[in-house]
Amino acid sequence: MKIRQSENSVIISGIKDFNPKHTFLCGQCFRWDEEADSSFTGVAFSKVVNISCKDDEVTIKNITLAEYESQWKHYLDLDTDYNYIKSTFSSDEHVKKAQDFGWGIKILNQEIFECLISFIISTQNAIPRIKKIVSKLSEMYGSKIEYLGKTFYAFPTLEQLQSVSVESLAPLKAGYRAQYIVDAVYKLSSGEVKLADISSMPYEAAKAQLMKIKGVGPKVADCVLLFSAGKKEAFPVDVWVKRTMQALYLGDGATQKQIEEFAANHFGTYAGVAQQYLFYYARENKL
DNA sequence: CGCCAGGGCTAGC
DNA sequence: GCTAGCCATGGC
Repeated sequence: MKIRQSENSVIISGIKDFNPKHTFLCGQCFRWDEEADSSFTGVAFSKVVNISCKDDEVTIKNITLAEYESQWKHYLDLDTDYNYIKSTFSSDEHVKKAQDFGWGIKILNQEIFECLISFIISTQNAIPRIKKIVSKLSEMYGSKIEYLGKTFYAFPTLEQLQSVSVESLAPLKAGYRAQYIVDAVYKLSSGEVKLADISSMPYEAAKAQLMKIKGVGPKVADCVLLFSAGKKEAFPVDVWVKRTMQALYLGDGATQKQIEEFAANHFGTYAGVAQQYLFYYARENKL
């Protein structure tokens, strides 16, 4: 990989296995939108950024080289060898087919507070509506950012959500999830749950910590661990993955717990990456 | 009207 | 430990 700065952009060449469309539309994040030119604009680290890709060259607009090194390289998981990860699934025909379809997916390392609240909102919900609610929450409580004449909002910090109540969240129309957001803010503010420790904790202990928050069960916890804490062994089982795993491997009766155990044994250390290929393939093809 | 969406909580075994 | 019924909201 070669990295250079050009005005307010960072350009990385020699990148293999990165496809912005598959990465940003595969369901792991809710704040990236595709532009007319097929680039993606999103907000993270309190900045509006535009990412485009041509052949093996990725352009990230509106960041400095220092910000790339300290934040975006890790955010985009560019320091991980996906060829090696894929090689660990090479004996599995189903994953092979799904990864050929969703090639270039990177498992993002998102900001954990945003990821937690977003996936609390995601429960029993549809992706377009999750995006709407997360966007509205940012507009109501997050900091305003101007970029190229347009207004964006950063995802609110814990401090900015300090005053939320079920009543104040009513405009979100998040339904029964509003009380879970309030509980998360309360437990994080009191220190009962500490997000700063999650990524350095062992998988099981980290999962138990997150599940102390109301509205965070095994699936939401796994999403947070996989998409913002670098736990690639996490294997979130939602309705799509459950159907897929039942159809391909385990049969109709398989429970969530059985699927999680099978995934850990069958896919191993990088089960979460296989999960994302399978989820994206199933959802895009309406299986 | 129905069913479904990146599930989780609670009550009752 | 497990399952059944319930939960807001909106799209189809």
